[in-house]
Amino acid sequence: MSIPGPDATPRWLTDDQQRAWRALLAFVTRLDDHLDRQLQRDAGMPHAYYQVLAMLSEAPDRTLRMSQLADATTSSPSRLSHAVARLEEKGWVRRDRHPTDRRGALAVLTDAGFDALVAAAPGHVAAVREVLFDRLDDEQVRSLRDVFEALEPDR
Amino acid sequence: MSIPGPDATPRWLTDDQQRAWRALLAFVTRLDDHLDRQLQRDAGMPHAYYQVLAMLSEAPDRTLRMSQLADATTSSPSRLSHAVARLEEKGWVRRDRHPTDRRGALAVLTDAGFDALVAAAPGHVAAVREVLFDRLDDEQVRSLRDVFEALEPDR
DNA sequence: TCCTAGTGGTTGAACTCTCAACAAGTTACT
DNA sequence: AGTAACTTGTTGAGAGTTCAACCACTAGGA
Repeated sequence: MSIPGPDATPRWLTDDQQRAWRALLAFVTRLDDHLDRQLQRDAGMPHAYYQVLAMLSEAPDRTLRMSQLADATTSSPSRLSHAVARLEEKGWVRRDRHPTDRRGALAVLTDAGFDALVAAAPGHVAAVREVLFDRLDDEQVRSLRDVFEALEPDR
Repeated sequence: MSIPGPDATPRWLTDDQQRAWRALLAFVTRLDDHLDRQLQRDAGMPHAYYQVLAMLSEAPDRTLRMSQLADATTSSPSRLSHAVARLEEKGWVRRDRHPTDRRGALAVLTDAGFDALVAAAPGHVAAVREVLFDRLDDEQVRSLRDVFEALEPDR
């Protein structure tokens, strides 16, 4: 796209914003590809599914309500529902009924699911380091943390 | 995942890294969703296809070899091939043969494709601002630029 | 020239995700 | 109690992406 004049109708991006945007975009694409490929190859699951297992593993009783799990993994209800269905087939997650709210469903990490997560974790962490943290010094990591924590959604 | 002891086999993440990682992950998921949804709704194309049109629009003669276009959009050959096939159906991109290397294919942005891009751009830029730049001050944008430019792949 | 290795690009099947529609249950109001 | 509005979660079809296999062409030697 050619850049419109300074008073063009849509507010465009400043030079810094433009550069930040392009670099960010290229990075996140590579990031997604890298993580998905590594996990799919070495652990038989996409990154989104790994996140589901990881969040469940941290929850009390390794159990979370679907809506909370969706929130924790930043995923839509539909996406999560499909994901849990798939993870159930693999025997890594089980669905229970919510004890009081009968609309609700609880996702529970099985022992097999926990084992799969433990097996997948080292390779995944290595991939994260490789693509991100091994290329940044401490100050850059702090900047990154500050910026993205500032971008966390208003609750 | 519970965090293993300081000398556990896989090098884990420091606290800052952990926080940066979680915040970044949540953000990029929301980012992708937000951009895809806006473009799909308002312009009938996913974000990846917008990027294809955008890169072509900046190229000489609005033409790029498939491999270069794949590189510019950080996409795999396969992804790009499917994408261009779809954009061709819409009449937004055309494929030409490469003049000298007969393996090569050239992707050319059509006038209709350019118009579609121009129509889509303001809404897209607004979405980018909304989810990112409107929430950051100038210094944060500079940090962002510095960090992600540092992460650009070694050529 | 011939042959091998490498490059550029496409294809189809399998898988994930989105969107819209839906079912079931809960809440709030009258 | 009755009912309208909202919440929770699922489903199926359509669309995009991945992976592996493949074809066509080029390059670099014997």
